[in-house]
Amino acid sequence: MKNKIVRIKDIAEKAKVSTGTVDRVLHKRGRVSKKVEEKVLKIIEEMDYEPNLMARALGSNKIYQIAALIPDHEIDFYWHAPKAGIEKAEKDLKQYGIIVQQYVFDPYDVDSFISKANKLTTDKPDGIILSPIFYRETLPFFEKWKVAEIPFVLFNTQIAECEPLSYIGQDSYQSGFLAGKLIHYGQPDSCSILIAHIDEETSNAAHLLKKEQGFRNYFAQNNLDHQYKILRVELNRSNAAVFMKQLGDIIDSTPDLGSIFVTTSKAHEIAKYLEQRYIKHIKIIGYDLLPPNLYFLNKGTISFLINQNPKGQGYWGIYQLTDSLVFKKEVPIIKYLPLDIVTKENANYYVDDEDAVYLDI
Amino acid sequence: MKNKIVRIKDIAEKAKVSTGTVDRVLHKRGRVSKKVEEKVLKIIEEMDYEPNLMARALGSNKIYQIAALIPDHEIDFYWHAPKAGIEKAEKDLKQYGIIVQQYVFDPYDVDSFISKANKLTTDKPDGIILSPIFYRETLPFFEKWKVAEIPFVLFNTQIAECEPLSYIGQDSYQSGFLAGKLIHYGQPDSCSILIAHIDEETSNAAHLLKKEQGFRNYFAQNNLDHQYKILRVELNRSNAAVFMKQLGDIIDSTPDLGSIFVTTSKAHEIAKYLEQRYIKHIKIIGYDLLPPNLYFLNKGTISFLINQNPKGQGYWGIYQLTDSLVFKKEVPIIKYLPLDIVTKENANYYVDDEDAVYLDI
DNA sequence: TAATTTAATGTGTTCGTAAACATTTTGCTG
DNA sequence: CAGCAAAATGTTTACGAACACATTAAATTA
Repeated sequence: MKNKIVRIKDIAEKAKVSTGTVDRVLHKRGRVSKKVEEKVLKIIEEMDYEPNLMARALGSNKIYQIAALIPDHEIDFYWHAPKAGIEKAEKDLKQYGIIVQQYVFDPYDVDSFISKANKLTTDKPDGIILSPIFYRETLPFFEKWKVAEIPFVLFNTQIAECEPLSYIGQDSYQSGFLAGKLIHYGQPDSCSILIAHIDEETSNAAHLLKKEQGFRNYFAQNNLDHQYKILRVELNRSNAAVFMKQLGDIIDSTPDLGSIFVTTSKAHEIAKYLEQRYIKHIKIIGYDLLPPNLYFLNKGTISFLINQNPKGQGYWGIYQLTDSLVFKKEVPIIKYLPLDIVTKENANYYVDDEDAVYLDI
Repeated sequence: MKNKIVRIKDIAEKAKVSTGTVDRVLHKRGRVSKKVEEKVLKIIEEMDYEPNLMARALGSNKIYQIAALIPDHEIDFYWHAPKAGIEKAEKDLKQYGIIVQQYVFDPYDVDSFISKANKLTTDKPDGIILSPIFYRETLPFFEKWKVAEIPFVLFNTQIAECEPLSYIGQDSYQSGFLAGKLIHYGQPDSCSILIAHIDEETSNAAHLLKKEQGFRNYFAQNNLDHQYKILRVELNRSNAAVFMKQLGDIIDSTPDLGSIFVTTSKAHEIAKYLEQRYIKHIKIIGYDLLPPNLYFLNKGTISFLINQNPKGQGYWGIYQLTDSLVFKKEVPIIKYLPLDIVTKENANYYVDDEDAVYLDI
């Protein structure tokens, strides 16, 4: 078993050409006769050549500008984690010539998004990572980037038809389905269940609807429809009084309410409300390990959180772009991160740690 | 903000010495006057020099032999996953000059272990990864390796006092604690619960006892002792008839048995038994995503599996050794992998897939 | 103080690849 | 078939660090 590492030079020797020719074949730079190209390709195949990524990155010695188009974490704290992931990746990958430029927009202001997206586009980066939270407004940019041949990676929100280099995030439908299971498991007896969409317009946020659909389908597929009554509500904290009243009305008018499934990262708002009213029998399941959510998780007010791994999403986005740009690797078009079930007893393994290390197998 | 990457050459210029001198300072090779050394160190600090790991690995061009001392997966399928992780890591890290030599022993035969460990030791590898399932018999080897200055990494089974380069695995106590929570959550009413240790001597497997302790402490700390009656049993499949009889006796004599917590990867044995007897109301929680476990998880016979991520353990072990040997990075002494809660609805994100992606925070 | 050892520092080559540059071969036109 | 452009192929250097080797300066000895 010869384990010797095959180099370009070895291929060149075997093909009786120079390393330059092999290089041209490898990179499809042309200027190689068809006959020679075929021969070299065949030998590359035969010898099972694998490029030395270190030498490649070292030799090419390029700087890759990656643009990150992300919502302002000071406006919505949820975006703090992706930002942290992006920055961690930038730090880890700096040595490969990766530099990330952040374009931060207001997640509640479409114009801000468009403005930043325009600026980004004129800056002509080598790659783009973004969370396309404004569906309609993002589409024309996808076209521009495709024309300019700038690869882009989506995270958090999936838009299948835009043909990104990669999408990184969760399967919203399946996460709703999972939430159904968790509620059913902890609530074997007949009761009412509330789906709460908080602070987001479901009409403009397809992923929330997918979660709801998955959730409902869990009960439907398991023939539990007769056992549970599923309610839904859309709440908005912009008016605190209305928020409280709406929630209170539902709770008061639904005495057998057993669980609440919060489709956004705002489960802590429900938890706060229930605590204030000393309601203890209603179970909450929500998303994301934000500090206020973790607080109520540790108190037991929230039973489970499904981790969307937002930091990992940011990290992986940059990582995939690097794999593609620097190492010319193929990257998976869809990269679903696991649906981590987080509860008080295992939370500390998932919470964001400065020294977090990411690893890909 | 100058983002230029600092090279040894830059340091040398600033310090008005040659790159060789800087190199000697960086590697503490001596032969440098104290005055110069201090100056160079100061400049390294000032300029925030970070070595280019690719250039380093490329330049040194060393082959690192890593020895993996692992149980035979054909005897216990559990070890298939760590082996796969090790092999995946070897493939990924081959380009950094990592070669892994496997020393496979019979997990039920101490002599086999000793023999392979001896062979390994005489081969003088540059690093070692092992799962020290035989506590007493491993201790003298730790001493030998320490004398020979060969770093070793433990996985799966932790031995704190041997001072390994790193331990990779789970917090057994906490995983038992988590199992307690999962059972409690799904079984709010008073009932009996069985802890089942299958196919392993608890006297020789401290981690199983830790799991049991964590499990019991969950109920104790939450003042649930009066509500649940916790039983325990040690079963062994070596005699199938005895196994069935023991299990049957417990089930028959405990009409209010609500859940079974299996501390090993053999939950499927319990599931098989319950199915044969058409018992559906007893919930099972176990460990590890082995095919038979997944089979019963998907059928709903097993409620949850706690994933020990054995493939990740193998992968990480090699990875940590590489970080230490090739890149001279500091590696964490203890690396606890997350306690993944796996159920039918999220299992496919955790099962071993050739292109599996591991992500650690 | 010249000779010689030893400490201190400098220089050049190497790793595998990329890419600029240099040379040779081919094909075509007049 | 000379002349020349274009295509094909070969050669060299650079990337950043490691390390062997070469050189210089300082210290010691005769």
